[in-house]
Amino acid sequence: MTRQRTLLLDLIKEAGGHLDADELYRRAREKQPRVSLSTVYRALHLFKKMGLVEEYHFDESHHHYEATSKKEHHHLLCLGCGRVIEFQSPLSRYVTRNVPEARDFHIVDTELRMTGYCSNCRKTGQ
Amino acid sequence: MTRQRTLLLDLIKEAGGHLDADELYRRAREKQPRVSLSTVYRALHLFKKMGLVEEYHFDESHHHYEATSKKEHHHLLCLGCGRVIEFQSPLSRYVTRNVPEARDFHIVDTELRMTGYCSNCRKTGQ
DNA sequence: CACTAATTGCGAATGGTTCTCATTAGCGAC
DNA sequence: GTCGCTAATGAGAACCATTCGCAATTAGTG
Ligand SMILES: [Mn+2]
Ligand SMILES: [Mn+2]
Ligand SMILES: [Zn+2]
Ligand SMILES: [Zn+2]
Repeated sequence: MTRQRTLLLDLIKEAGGHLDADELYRRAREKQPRVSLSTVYRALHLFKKMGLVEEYHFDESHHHYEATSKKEHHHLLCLGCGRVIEFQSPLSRYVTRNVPEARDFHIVDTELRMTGYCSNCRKTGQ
Repeated sequence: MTRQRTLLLDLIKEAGGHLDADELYRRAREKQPRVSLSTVYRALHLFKKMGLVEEYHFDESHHHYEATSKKEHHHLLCLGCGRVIEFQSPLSRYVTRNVPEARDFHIVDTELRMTGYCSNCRKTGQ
């Protein structure tokens, strides 16, 4: 455990939300101005492999990361305002129980991403 | 409708599976050697906007495309052999019915991606 | 055919991520 | 504490999928 990794993990945890690598890099430099972007990416890989952090693929060209939480959760992405709405749902259980093709598949990770328009954006005409 | 677009759409349809842009480009050049990669990308955007083609984000750095099919389907990705297993499941209905946060959200697209190990890979020790 | 707007091919640019390599920091054994 | 070894870091270059800019070509219309 290095100074840099400690800082980065703390920042991810306290952020709560969905950080991308560049935002994490920006926040890290405020505390340790010499930290490098390479270190950020290397730490993210490491944390992911250790199961401390999860990587999400939203509809953008970069990834998002968040600290692993205890319960399975998924995301609704609003195409209008860009808001990310989280919800919990035992989808992996639903699928293993109801989908024949998934019955003898050992599931490691489940990622559900739904895009559309939130209630706000629907009211104000998208 | 240009010569290039006709060819590209035909290739996507006859491929059946999950093409990436480069594979589509390679196949297109066999029929029309002067077609350019830009045209491939431009056509894919167009087809996506027209609803003829769907874009998938698997765990790789590039995207995959397939002709839009009538019924909602999702993917299991084997981390062992790379196989992509498709399955049908009315997940968007399940979510809109069971998830309060999704109730007043207008869903445009649903993408479920599960990774793990297929039965084959589990037998042969991953 | 001729005209016009849309599309193409090509190469260069972009942006997120990964790599290389010289320097530095962590850490167990003294 | 200091030494020695290994792993991690910073800086920049490289990478690769995708996008852009622009001049040349084409589709579609009259
Ligand atoms: Mn989340
Ligand atoms: Mn499919
Ligand atoms: Zn919204
Ligand atoms: Zn497999």
